[in-house]
Amino acid sequence: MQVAVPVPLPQLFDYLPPAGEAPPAVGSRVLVPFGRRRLVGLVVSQDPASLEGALKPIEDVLDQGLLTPELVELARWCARYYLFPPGELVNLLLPTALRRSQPFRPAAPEAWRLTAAGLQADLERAPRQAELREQLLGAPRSREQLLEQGFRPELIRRMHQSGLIEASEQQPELRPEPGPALNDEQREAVVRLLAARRRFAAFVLAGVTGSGKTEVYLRAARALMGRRGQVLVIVPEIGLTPQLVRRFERRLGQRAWTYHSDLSEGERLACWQAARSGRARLIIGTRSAVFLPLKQAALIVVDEEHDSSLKQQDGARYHGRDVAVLRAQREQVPIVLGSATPALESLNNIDQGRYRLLRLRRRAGQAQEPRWRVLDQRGQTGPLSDALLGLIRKHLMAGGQVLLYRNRRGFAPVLMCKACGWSAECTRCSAHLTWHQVGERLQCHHCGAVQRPPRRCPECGDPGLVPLGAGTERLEALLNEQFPDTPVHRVDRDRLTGKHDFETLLETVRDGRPCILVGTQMLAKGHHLPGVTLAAVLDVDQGLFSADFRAPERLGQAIYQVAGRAGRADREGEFVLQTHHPEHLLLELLGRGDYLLFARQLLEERRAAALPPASGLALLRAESQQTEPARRFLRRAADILQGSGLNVSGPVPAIMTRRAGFWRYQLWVQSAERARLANVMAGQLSQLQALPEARRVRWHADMDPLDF
DNA sequence: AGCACGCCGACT
DNA sequence: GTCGGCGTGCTC
Repeated sequence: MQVAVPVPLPQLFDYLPPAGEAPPAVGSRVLVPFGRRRLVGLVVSQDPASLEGALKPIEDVLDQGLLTPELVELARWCARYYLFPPGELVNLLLPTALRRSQPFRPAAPEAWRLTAAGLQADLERAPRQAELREQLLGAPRSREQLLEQGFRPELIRRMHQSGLIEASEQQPELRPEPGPALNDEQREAVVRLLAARRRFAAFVLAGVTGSGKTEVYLRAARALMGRRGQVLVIVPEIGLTPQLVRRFERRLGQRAWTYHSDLSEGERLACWQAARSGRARLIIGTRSAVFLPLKQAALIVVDEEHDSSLKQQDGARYHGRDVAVLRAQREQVPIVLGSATPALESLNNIDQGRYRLLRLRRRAGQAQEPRWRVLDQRGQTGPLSDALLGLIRKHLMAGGQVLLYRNRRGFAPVLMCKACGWSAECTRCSAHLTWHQVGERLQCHHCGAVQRPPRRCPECGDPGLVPLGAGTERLEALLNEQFPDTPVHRVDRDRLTGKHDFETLLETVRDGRPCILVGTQMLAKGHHLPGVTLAAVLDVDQGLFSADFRAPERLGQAIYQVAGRAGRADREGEFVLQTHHPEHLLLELLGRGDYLLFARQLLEERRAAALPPASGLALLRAESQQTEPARRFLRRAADILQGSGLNVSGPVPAIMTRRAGFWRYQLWVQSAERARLANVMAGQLSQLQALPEARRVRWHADMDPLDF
């Protein structure tokens, strides 16, 4: 029988059933001998061994039939399509706690209630126990609630042992709160979602910021979850805010279980078990949650479906959104992909008739669309044009808040010698070092290297080293100079280290007093900032002229995200783009205020150029400390892949050619048909693995790559 | 990835 | 004379 073993090899391994026992079912967790080691693996098929020779028997069946064959099948499909080693199945399907060889620990009871003995017991000399009893008098309490109130697990255990309390099946029911009335568009969306009850259908919910997408999820979830059904919500890493979680919890009257990498091993296991048993009715997690076992799925939601953090960038390189769609298909439940700026992939799927489009064009409540304006930066000296400074002043005077988006940390992206043109570069990456005035250091944003700035130019000895361009740090300084009486808050990962800092800052900003926010991505994504009346994107131009064919799409998404921050309150907002190319066609399109219109244009261009999503693309990446090993490997790989009928180009250098001391090259492998591409590639992977050149490089394949 | 085997350099 | 460097090979 075939077992997935957690090693990075492109194959499964054959074993005999344990001595004298029947073969364990697919989805069983087993302990197998592997070389000199013993590893936890997953039974993936009961097929008789295809391999001749001496097979070893499975040493121990840790959990018989732990996972359903359907879930194992889905993960196998992913391994084949996304070209990752089948051994990764173990990591995808089992929480870390179950990757060790201990037996499966049944979940701790979720809720507790008082026993008759507990009710009568004399607890005068046990004040904490008495307090706990007090809590349980009316109704059962969840373990979590008790822990939150400061009762220690030990205390609970002791009271359980002495028979004062017992596990309660019944979860403490929260009363679902009613929501606001829906507008026509929202109601229409909900009706169409509900029509897909208990069968598969994929919807793209394209709703401008503030149009109430979440409200649509909530209504659909509430109606579809019924008595036993489970709702799975997938969010990008940053999307997992406590506000969102609490909102789902309140409105659905169900505890929201979260699943993400910040959880401890034990918490992840608890959520995994609750999902498997069906106790968890509402699960909100990052992409890894698409592989949670579910007793009875009812609905899957992917929020911010365009977000690139839904694609895993190492190990098993799968796309959380796309796997979620497959999962929905196999579970026979509807799925909603929500975004203000849907991915071109999703729009293409609408055109192909695979997904259905639900649109929310209007902002809910009184909020209005912001006015758009393109500011010509030509002939301006500083990073903030006079016109923009004027606008900022106007909005502050009117009592508004201002948000400036600049996706660059630090003071200046380049430190340059005035005399000879030398600039500070990273010794290990093909990138400039960023000048950080705070801490007076030069830093590489790609490998993290930090150094002191030289006093004089290392090339010509001139002392005139000048910072070029402006990052958030410099903007903050400039704004403080221009607006000395207004607080300026910088929002980037240098300033806000813990995410607690950020929450505190957001609280301060929400009091509504005039202020200026300058920041990176952190600032753009989905935070509710009702006081902002002016939002601006300062660095449009680099998105217009990039080597990455996805750059315009990303730019458009960033712009709409930022525009969405302006004018959420009942006053009219303004949105500004600063550019040296005001006449650029893309900006003109963006300025019409309809993202889908812009996206359609990009999609046409992709089709004309036979780029994804109009064609299938896989990358074969390789890196090595000298250029030759990587290139040599890729040349050999190109021969093999070409030989099997694929359209191959390269090796070409990656956009960031050198990173952390490694030279990076890649092969573009394309085919009009994604399925064929995946099939042929999967079939050739072990050939590539066997190449002697493969051993001298770090390499991997990436299906549907997002970065180049 | 791990883990072993194997064959060459500076050390108790 | 050994400890250990990482090249090479293998894992059902």
